[in-house]
Amino acid sequence: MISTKGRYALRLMADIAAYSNGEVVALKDISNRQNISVKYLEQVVSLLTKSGLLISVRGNNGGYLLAKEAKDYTAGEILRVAEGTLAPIACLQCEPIRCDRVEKCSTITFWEGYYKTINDYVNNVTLEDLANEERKRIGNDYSI
Amino acid sequence: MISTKGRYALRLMADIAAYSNGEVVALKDISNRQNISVKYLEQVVSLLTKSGLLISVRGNNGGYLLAKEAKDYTAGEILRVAEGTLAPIACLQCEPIRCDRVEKCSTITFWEGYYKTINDYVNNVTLEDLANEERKRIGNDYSI
DNA sequence: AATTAATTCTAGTAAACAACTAGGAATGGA
DNA sequence: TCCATTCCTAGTTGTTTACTAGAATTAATT
Repeated sequence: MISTKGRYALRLMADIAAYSNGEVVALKDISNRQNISVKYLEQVVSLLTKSGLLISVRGNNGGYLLAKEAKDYTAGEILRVAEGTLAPIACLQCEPIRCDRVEKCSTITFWEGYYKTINDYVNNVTLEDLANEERKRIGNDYSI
Repeated sequence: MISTKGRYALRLMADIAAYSNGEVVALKDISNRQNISVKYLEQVVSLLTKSGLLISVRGNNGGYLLAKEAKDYTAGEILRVAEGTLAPIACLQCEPIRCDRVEKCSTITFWEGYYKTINDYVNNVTLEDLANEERKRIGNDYSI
């Protein structure tokens, strides 16, 4: 299963994309809207700033900004940053756990197809899509 | 990531499908071919027998048999038995972790699509496909 | 200059899970 | 009766998850 890091990262990004109008968004506000503690959001957001997906502004009235337009992010790039990898097995990671016998493994082809299927899906959903869903639900409670 | 339970279950089933000719296959032989300990295979195989995917024969010369033809299994049904679920988030399981706010969650649609994508893939690979891959590699070492 | 509200950084922690191993009981053919 | 096999219950070690806690840094506002 996808961990809370990945799920929260997606909601955090969608929240900023939906509610920032070029202005910074503070974790406190995201926390209120998304029902996730500020302390835990700090951890998630730090992955996103370190990888350049978000820009942070420190000090009073600080917060976070998208580093590019919402339509230019994919769900895949956000999830990969938060989760580390979406590969179903260690052999297929970017930094693969080396396996002497890859070329002889009867299931590797299956797993490659599985990985490709997931990537095709997540790389074709944009942050704008998620932000639109988020805007639809303004005033509602939040979850997952 | 998919755990060893799911990965080994797939290899175990593919091994039986490839090497049984209507005869039982013992864990000892699967262990030798797949480089997985008999003790751990016992645990994996017990999930598969309990759910009816395999038939076990006890006693001397015992072992395991497919319960139906290889072409009638999908990778999906094997993985679901071994892994419990392939759902990316708890809300989408068969026995969902209830979430008061599902109808208000901005990412639920995304995750439903993700889940469907995976299911479409794994439900369209048969055990026969995997067994054919396994047969191709007879005499090689095994992995994953 | 002091206050205050924000981010940043480093730890710590309790519970669950992963990936096994171990021992022994039950089964049934030779 | 022997023995190879499955079956069942536990135990173990290490990792990961999902957090919380506390203190430091930053910078706008008063």
